[in-house]
This record gives sequence, C-alpha cells and structure tokens, in this order.
Amino acid sequence: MGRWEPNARGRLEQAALELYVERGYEQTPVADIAQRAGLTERTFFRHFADKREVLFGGSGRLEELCVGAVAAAPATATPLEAVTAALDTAAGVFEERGDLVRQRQGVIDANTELRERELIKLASLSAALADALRERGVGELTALLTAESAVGVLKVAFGRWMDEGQGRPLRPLLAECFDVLRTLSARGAVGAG
Amino acid sequence: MGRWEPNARGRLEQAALELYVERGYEQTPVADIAQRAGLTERTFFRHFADKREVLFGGSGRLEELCVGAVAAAPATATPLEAVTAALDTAAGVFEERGDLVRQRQGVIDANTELRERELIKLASLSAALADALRERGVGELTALLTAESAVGVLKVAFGRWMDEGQGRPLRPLLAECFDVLRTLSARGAVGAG
DNA sequence: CTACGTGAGGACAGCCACTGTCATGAGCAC
DNA sequence: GTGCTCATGACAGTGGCTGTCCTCACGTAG
Repeated sequence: MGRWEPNARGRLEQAALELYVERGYEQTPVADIAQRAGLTERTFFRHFADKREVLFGGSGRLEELCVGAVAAAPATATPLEAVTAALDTAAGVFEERGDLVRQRQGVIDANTELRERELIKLASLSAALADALRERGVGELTALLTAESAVGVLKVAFGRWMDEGQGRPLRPLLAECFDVLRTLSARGAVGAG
Repeated sequence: MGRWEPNARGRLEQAALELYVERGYEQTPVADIAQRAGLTERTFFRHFADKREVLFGGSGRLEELCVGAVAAAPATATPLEAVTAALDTAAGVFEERGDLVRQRQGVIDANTELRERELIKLASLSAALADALRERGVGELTALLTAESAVGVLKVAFGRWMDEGQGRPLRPLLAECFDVLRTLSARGAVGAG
C-alpha cells in the first residue's frame, strides 16, 4: 500500500459533489472539500485548476468520444448525420449514469459561475466537432455551423431531458430536435407547432 | 456641479478597457482601475458585480434591441426570418463602433474567464430570443432551436468579421452564414464547399 | 543494505477579488 | 438651518488561488 490512500482525485470529485449538493456551491469552502477527502486545500488545487473544474472532469472524455464518433461516421454521411452520430454516442454516456448526471446538473443549474464553466466546455466541444468535420473535408463555414447547431441541439434536448424527469430517454429527444432543426429551413415554416 | 465628477460608471468602463488593453486582464488589479477613474475599489464593486462585468455593460441593451427586432418583424415572417432581422439590427450596433468592438473583443479573446462571461451573455441572448419567438406564437422547441441557431450564426459570423480585419462588413457575413445553415438540412449535402 | 532520485502531498505566507459595515458630506426639501 | 438622501470613502474580514520550501514512502542502482 502506498504512502497515501489511492485515487485522491476521485475522492476530491466525490467529496465536492456531495458538499455542493448538501450546502450549495457557494457555501462550500475548498478547505472543506479537501478535508472530507482527507487531503489539504493545497492538494485540491494541484488536481483541479479551480473550485469549478472539479465538476467537469469528464468533459474531456466526452469530447474525445464525440470526435471519435464523427471520425468513424461513414464517408457518405452528411455533416449533420456525422454530428448526429456523435450526440447519440454522448447520449449513451449520459443515460448510463443518469442519477449522477442529474445530481451534477442540479448543482450546475443553481449557480451562475458553474453555468459559465459548462458553457465554455460546450464551446470547446463545438470547436472539437468542427475540427473533426474539417478532417472529413467539410468546408470551414459548414463545419463551424454544423458544430454550433449540434451543440445547440444538445443543449435543448438535454434541457428537456432534465425537465421531463423520468420521461422519454435522451436519444429520441435528440432526434426530435434534429427534426425540428431541419424544419427551420423549410420555406414558409412558421413553426407554430 | 455635483460633489463628485459625473458618470462614474462610464469612467470605470473606460479605465478598465484601457488597462486591460495595456497590461492584460489578469495583470490589472481592480484598485488600479478605480484609481485611474478617480474612485476607490469599493466603488467599482458598487457599479459592477465583478471585475469581468465592466466589459459587458452594453449586453443588456443589445439584448433589448434584438428582442425588439423580433417583435417588430412582420407577422408573416418565419422564425428564422425574424431572428435574421434581429441579428441585422445587432450588426448595425457593432459596425457603428467598430474600433471599440475590436479592441474589446481582443481583450476578451485573450482571457478564458472573459470568454466564459461572453458565452453566458450569449446564452442569455438566446433565451431572450426564444422568449420573443414564443410571444409570436412559435412553438417551444422551434423557438429554442431557432434562438440557438441564431446565436450560433452570430458567433461564427462575428468571429469571421474579427478575423478578416478590414474585410467584408458584418451583415453579408451573417447572410452567408444563414445561407450555409439552411444548406445543412438539404438532402445529401456533404458540405465540402 | 545503502544511497539517491522521484513525486505526491503538507505547511505556510501572501495576493487579490469581493463583501459587510459604518462614516462622511454635498445637495435638496421645507 | 434642520434633517434626509445617497454616492462615495475607509477599513476590516473571508476565501479562492499561488509560490515556495519541506517531508517522506517508494523504486532503483550499486
């Protein structure tokens, strides 16, 4: 056995989520998180750039997953079809750990700083998707706008998923949003439905 | 004349932008901004919620302008046409004070915290646009996705406008992005152009 | 077995963003 | 002039975050 308990990072993540849920994000000093994890404040900041980042450890992996899905899409797929595949993959990750995701999202939605951090993670995802599309030979503007649209769809569908509680699973919600998105361009679409 | 110099808020905004440009955002303590404006640090925080917000005083007005444009769009306009009108209005504001906008954007792009704040302002704009569309009788999902798409277009077109230096004005860039967006839904669009 | 390097973590001092609280004093109403 | 208002000043305090040096189990070489 090592000098220290293993998985310091994971312990910090768990302690932080617990405390953010119990007391709220703002009412939780970093020192308390570290203490619950059996570490010091200084060590917290060796593992995470700041107090927010401890909630976003998985965003890098999610991004890689989505990029991989775009790259793996058949060569005949349109850009929109490629990012649809990416979001489908992402949906799988969310639905696997539904409870954790909901708990985490509740904390994020309750605090503006955390929402800011979430938004920049989504912007990073958009940039990564655009890169992946460019790799497929998609033109610059099309790549950027497809990626932005995909993240827009993800935001709306995910929001619905959270709101609906134990309603429909995420994947059909994504599909519905992509359908509506395609409808927007239709000539004369007044969108009253 | 009052006891104090007038327009404390405006002086703080100007001093902040100057110092952020001269030294960078992180290297500028709030006390220095206040000093240049002839005020104290405490007074800075009476006018702005935090050190970032001093750069975003105009975002509320921009949001109102866009919402007004959506509301003023003819009843026959599609949701996409309504938000196009809104972004056209916004483009006018940006182009009026091109130099200020560019300087400000340079500061924002150089700092992650400021980019986060910008993103949440854009998310707020998106929510306001969705509200304005709902007021027109547009369905929930269509309103949300149209608003997200509009902000996506704004991000891409504005980024291009910044990158192109003294190239095309903003309005045609917006139009081009909306064109590409409509193309995405086309059957078989591979987007290689 | 000893010696040494490595690396995660602790101890501590300090900067600065931000807040709570009370004091100040010109302008204004009467 | 008396008293109220209210933008600002003064000052102390909390907490996020950093720089720096110290500690000490572990692995490895010899």
